[in-house]
Amino acid sequence: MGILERKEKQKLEIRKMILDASMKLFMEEGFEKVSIRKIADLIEYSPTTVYLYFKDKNEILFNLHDIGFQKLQEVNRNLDDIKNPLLRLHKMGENYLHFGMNNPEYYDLMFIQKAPMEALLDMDACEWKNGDAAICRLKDTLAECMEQGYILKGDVNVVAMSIWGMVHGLVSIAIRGRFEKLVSTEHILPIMLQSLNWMINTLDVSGRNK
Amino acid sequence: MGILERKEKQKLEIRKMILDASMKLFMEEGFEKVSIRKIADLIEYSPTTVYLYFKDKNEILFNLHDIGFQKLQEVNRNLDDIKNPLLRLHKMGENYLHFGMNNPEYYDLMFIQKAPMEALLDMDACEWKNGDAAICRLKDTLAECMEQGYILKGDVNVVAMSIWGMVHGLVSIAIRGRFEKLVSTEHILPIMLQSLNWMINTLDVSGRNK
DNA sequence: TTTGGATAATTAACAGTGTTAAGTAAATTT
DNA sequence: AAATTTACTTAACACTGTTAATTATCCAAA
Repeated sequence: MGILERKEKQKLEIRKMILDASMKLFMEEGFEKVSIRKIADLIEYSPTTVYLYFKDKNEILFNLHDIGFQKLQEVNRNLDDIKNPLLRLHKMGENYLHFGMNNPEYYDLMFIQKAPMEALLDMDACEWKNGDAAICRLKDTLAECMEQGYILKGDVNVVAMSIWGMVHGLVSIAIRGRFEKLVSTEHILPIMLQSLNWMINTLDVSGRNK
Repeated sequence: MGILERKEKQKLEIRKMILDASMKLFMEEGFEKVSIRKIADLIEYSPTTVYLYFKDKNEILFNLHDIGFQKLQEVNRNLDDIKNPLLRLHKMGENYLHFGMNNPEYYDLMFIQKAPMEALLDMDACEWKNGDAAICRLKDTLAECMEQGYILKGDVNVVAMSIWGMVHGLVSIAIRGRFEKLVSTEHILPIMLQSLNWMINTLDVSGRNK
């Protein structure tokens, strides 16, 4: 059935067109300016056509949120050749902070906006694959740190939440404009990196009792 | 001029009516459902009347954000009789986590939504009084901790950002639905409290080298 | 007391939003 | 060639924040 095949390809093509248009709007005008009508304008279809390919706007935003996670993973490729787990943890944190500050729109969608999570609820899949995978990578590194005596042994889940909490907290304070009122703009990223630095040093027990 | 006085009182009264109606909607239907038209319906005025008392919606949300900070300060009154600064720091963190989880709508407005900060930009006042005051209270306690040897001496600003970052991170992860997909609902608050606990223990150097 | 001016509140409208029901055009199957 | 399915569009609903123009109300001076 070559015809059905071609038809499905066409369907996927339009789906891609919609996502590309969404991403274009998203990058150029920011998350808030992405609307079904503007997407439709860009792909030169009527607004209702979009609904033939996506359940609702949340589903589109969920797909953009996916792309964000891909970008973050790309950034994290520089971790592969870091053998020392504590150093890797530090670099992982730095990557996270830089990613958030350099891609505030994506970060917003990945970790702040409710829309993508609501899409997840509507889909049958009751797991957040992307988030879960990211946390797992953090936990693995933490477990290594504990094994090798860099960090006091303890509940990996708890420590992971503390660290993710901290870096996420810093980024979301910054991109939601709470930082500008307390620190001058050029000092924001430096103080975030210093905070991470302090955290890693406080964690590190490898130099104690020597 | 008793008439002018009465007029101004009336103005303030309607202002209060608008804020009360906003708060009612805010509490009962959530932040997203607060609209100028619904506020107008509640106070039985036309929607445009609202604009005679507030510049725009952001300004209304800014006032609600203010109320949130008052509530947080009320919660924090149980800190007054805690002499030990590290214990006070711990309790302060617990208060913060509980406040966020118990008042997600207020928390959202205080620390996540952009609207109140945009209102602040439009107002001449270029400082975030509420946020600044809250951070100062944290910094003071941290300084005390350092003086009394509970925490290693260092840049108070950096440590404050780390800790605020962590608790804010945890709360915002939770109320923006990123936690539910990773941990079962009943374990969310406990793991947050454990994370804080771990943080405080990691900070505490008072038991070392004795 | 009547008139003029300031003040307060309203109506109507603009320009948008997500979403759905109903109708039309095109392609495919019978 | 006719019937049916698929793809897409038009029109509409029910909202949103916000502004310009208009009407109603109140108060002070003539």
